[in-house]
Amino acid sequence: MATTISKRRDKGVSLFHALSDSTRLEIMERLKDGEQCVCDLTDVMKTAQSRLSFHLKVLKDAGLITDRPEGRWIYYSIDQETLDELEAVVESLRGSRPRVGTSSRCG
Amino acid sequence: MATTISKRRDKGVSLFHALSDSTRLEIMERLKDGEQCVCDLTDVMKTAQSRLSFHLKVLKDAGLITDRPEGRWIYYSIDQETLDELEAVVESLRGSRPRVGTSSRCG
DNA sequence: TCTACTAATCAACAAAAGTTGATCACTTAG
DNA sequence: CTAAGTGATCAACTTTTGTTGATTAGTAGA
Repeated sequence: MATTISKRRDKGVSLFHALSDSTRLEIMERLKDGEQCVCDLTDVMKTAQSRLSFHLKVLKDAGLITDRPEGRWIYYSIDQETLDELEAVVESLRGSRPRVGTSSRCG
Repeated sequence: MATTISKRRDKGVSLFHALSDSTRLEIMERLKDGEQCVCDLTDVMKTAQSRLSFHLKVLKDAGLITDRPEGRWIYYSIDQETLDELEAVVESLRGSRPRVGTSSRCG
């Protein structure tokens, strides 16, 4: 059985992994002021459609973006709740009050 | 020449990449309440020393941790300033005020 | 000095991620 | 219906990451 700690860690890993790529970070930047359809992104980012589709899927699987089909287009936008989760994970990396050199078995 | 935007993006990519691994996230969790030497981590995480050393290097290269040699041990701890940078990058993913369906060339 | 211990580094391998071009499914316009 | 446009998916391939076991460098103690 997975612990709460390790589930939280897995969530963090999947969020960080999704953002650990230049193309995906650029997509996030382009979406942050509003939704965009894939063709807009393909145009402006000057990249292959299958490549963009791959990266959009990674972001979507991580929950960072959502899609909204409309006619023959699909509009992507940022999921604010997942961004909140991301912030919480980052915040959780801060120690409550750092201690120095305690309880080392070495030395 | 690289733009300010793309340099910021590269910084984000390197931070996110460093955190996109379960072992490395566990290291960060174990360091967040104070510094630890490699032998402590090896003991408690029950993993090969070379493997741990590899992951410590990734975190260190990203600036997330620093090392302090003392005698025959090396103590690692979290770099709080880099954590601040990480938080800033995450914050930068939030749009100032999201707009909907603007200026699409499609449709 | 010799030995034990800590931790980095290396080479060889394994696994995961990203790229490319093609194809497929679906929608809309003619 | 047919043709064109949008975007997902697939297979083959390349590149990047991560793992393992061995070696190396440095320190401390006998």
